[in-house]
Formats: sequence, C-alpha cells, structure tokens
Amino acid sequence: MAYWLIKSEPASWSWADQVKAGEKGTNWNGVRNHQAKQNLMAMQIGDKAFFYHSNEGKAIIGIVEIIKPFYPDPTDPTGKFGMVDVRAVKPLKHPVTLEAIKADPRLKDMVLVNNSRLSVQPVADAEWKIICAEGGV
DNA sequence: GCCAACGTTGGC
DNA sequence: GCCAACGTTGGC
Repeated sequence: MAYWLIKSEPASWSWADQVKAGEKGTNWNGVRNHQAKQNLMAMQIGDKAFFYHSNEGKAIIGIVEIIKPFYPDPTDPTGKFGMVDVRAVKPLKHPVTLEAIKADPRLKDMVLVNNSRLSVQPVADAEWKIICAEGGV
C-alpha cells in the first residue's frame, strides 16, 4: 500500500467538508498539474493519504482513503486531467504543522518541504509512520 | 523549439 | 499583501 499527501485550501475544501461527505467520500477534482496527475494515476483503492490544509492552518489534519482510482475530471475542459475519490478515515489527534515537519530532521526529504507547490505528493513509509506518531494516530 | 511574459500557488 | 518558485502560454 502506498501513502500520499493531498493539499487543499480550507477556504475552498476543508477537512470538515471532507468529514461531512461521509463514507461515500467525494471526488478530488481540480488538479491541473502533470506531476500531480502522475501521482493521482498511481493511487490505488485502499491507499491512504494525509489531508493537508495549505495557507490557512498549514498542517496535516487528517487521513483519507482512496476509494476510486483515477478517472477523467469532468471539470477539466481539456480532458487531459483526472481525479480519484477519497473518503475521510480519521482526524489526527494533534495536527502536524508544516513548522513541526520542517523542524524534524527525519522529515527533511519530504516533498512538502522541498516542492511545496505540488498539490499531490507521495509520502515514504517511514515519513508516514513518523507523522502518525506525532499526530497521535 | 526557444524563451519571455504571464498566471498561480503557497509560505511568510 | 507580498513575492519567490514554478508551470503554462504564445510569439517568433
């Protein structure tokens, strides 16, 4: 199983919104970046992803699960991009902030630190474990 | 196919 | 609100 990190601005789609979407989850649309698309395409049902609040909060706040693999994004006029469906699994007891991630030398290679603009990122197994421990899950 | 101009993202 | 980093667009 692979691990990922997906980012959202809480003003447009927040963790609370994701939780409200419930078991059926929601489609993760609007990705318009090829690198992010590659990552979306590599996702499989059952993979887990951190839900990160960018701009406001700047913290990993919850965990979601991939419930539908890559399919075309109807909101993309070019038809080139796609999306997956995700559902909320559980919140972190303690959100792990960007500041905390940057302060941890074990997490210095995270994409979040080195390529902060990429909105869909892979997360290494070791990084996943560290952040789960930090987050109390 | 190059590259300047422009738009967007996201941390600060 | 600013601006650096990055991706995309479009003229040549």
